[in-house]
Amino acid sequence: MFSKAEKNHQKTDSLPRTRERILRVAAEVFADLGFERATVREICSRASVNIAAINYHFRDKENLYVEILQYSKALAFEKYPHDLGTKKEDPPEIRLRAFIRSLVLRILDDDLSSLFGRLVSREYIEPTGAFDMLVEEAMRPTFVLLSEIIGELLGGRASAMRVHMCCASVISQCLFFLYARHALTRLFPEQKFGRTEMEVIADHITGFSLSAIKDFRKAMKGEKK
Amino acid sequence: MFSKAEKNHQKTDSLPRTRERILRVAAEVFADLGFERATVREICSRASVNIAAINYHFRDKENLYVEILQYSKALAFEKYPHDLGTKKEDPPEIRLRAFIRSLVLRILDDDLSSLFGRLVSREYIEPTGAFDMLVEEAMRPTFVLLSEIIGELLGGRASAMRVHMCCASVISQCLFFLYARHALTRLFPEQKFGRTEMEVIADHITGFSLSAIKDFRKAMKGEKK
DNA sequence: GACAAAATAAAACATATGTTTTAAATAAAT
DNA sequence: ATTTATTTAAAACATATGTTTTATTTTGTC
Repeated sequence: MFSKAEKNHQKTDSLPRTRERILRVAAEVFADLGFERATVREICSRASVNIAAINYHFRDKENLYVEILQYSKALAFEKYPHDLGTKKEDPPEIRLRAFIRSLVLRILDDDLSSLFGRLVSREYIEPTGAFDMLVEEAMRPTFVLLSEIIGELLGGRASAMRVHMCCASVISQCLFFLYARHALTRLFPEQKFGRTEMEVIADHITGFSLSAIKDFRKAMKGEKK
Repeated sequence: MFSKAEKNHQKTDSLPRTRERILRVAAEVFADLGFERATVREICSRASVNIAAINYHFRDKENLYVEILQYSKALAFEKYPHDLGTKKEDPPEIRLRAFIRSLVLRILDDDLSSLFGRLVSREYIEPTGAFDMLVEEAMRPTFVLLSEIIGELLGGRASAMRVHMCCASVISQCLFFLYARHALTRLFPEQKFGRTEMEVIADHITGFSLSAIKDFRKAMKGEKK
């Protein structure tokens, strides 16, 4: 974990190196508390490391945060790539389903890769200096890919605006469970978000969206012919 | 503005009272920067008021924040009530459209009532002590009302889960433009969010959702008969 | 106009936080 | 084994921030 490990001289004994302990702990703390409320003292304390260690190994708090954000992004997309088990030649319905499943799992998955979702959800509302990187390296490619799929589903004569709005509808339904997770756990305390629920959610979003998109296509045919 | 004004003795000259100046300025600062990053010094400075004024008039920073949040909630729902110009007897399609329009406008409207949207968007991600109040007084009633409308649209035999998920789909599409507004302005810098665009958005969400919901209803009929 | 209450101002307080400095310990290299 | 570079530790620094205290001014009332 955390690629720069090889730069550090490896100790022979069992304890992981200071730099790595900081990364592991800081990722959790940033995800839990956000950049502002996460303090270097809290991180160092939890990692059993001296206060000065963050500045020594990562220059400053912000640099540590950026490194964690980039790492978690790579990890999340590695585990859940956009095309999750589909080929370019597959029909757009199949690719849409894969896109939605991938996005939902990438965001809600409960192991390490959920770091990305929790960190990004804060960036959406309170962007830091790393936000532009996220926009260009994560959000724009996602949007472009979805536009292609939905463009195919709508057929050639659909306006760019229609494609655009349908993309927003699909993505919004997926991100909702990230954005509104605190509200949802308070509104429906009994509701769980395990693996089964994620699949149900992905199925619903796919069905809901395909119905709407195909209806738009039908309506266009009706008025043009 | 800011109802407690009558409690204070009104000055005869032109300058608004200190308490009111703080409320006006603090609302903007909290909406712009969030609770953490908004400092009492910044607020007092912008309001041309002494540092101690916030503690004198509002006890502490948090109490000031809660007062602003509640005020902005009342203002937003007063201007855009859920049933926005419809009656209980209207057909569910009409009531759904009104619900969506109302939610979109309440969130994106550009005057004072946009305060509510900007404040709430932060609460979603980083809940403060006022979050439970928001859940019970704003979110749950919203969800219940939408459930009734969608329950009618789906027909009596729809499962509670189906209704539930369709509610999530509708609400998520509306909140998206709040949640993702920073991302959207960076992805599509030319895109504006004026009054016309809001109406287009509301129309799209209504059409998209009605298509999907009616398709679900049709599918149920097909399998039950 | 005198007096009491309320509001404002200035300064100090107490604490939290990111960072730097300086010294000690540890590992690597010669 | 000695030396050098790297890492860790302890303390101090510098600053920002919410709050309180104390004094002064303003306002309302008799």
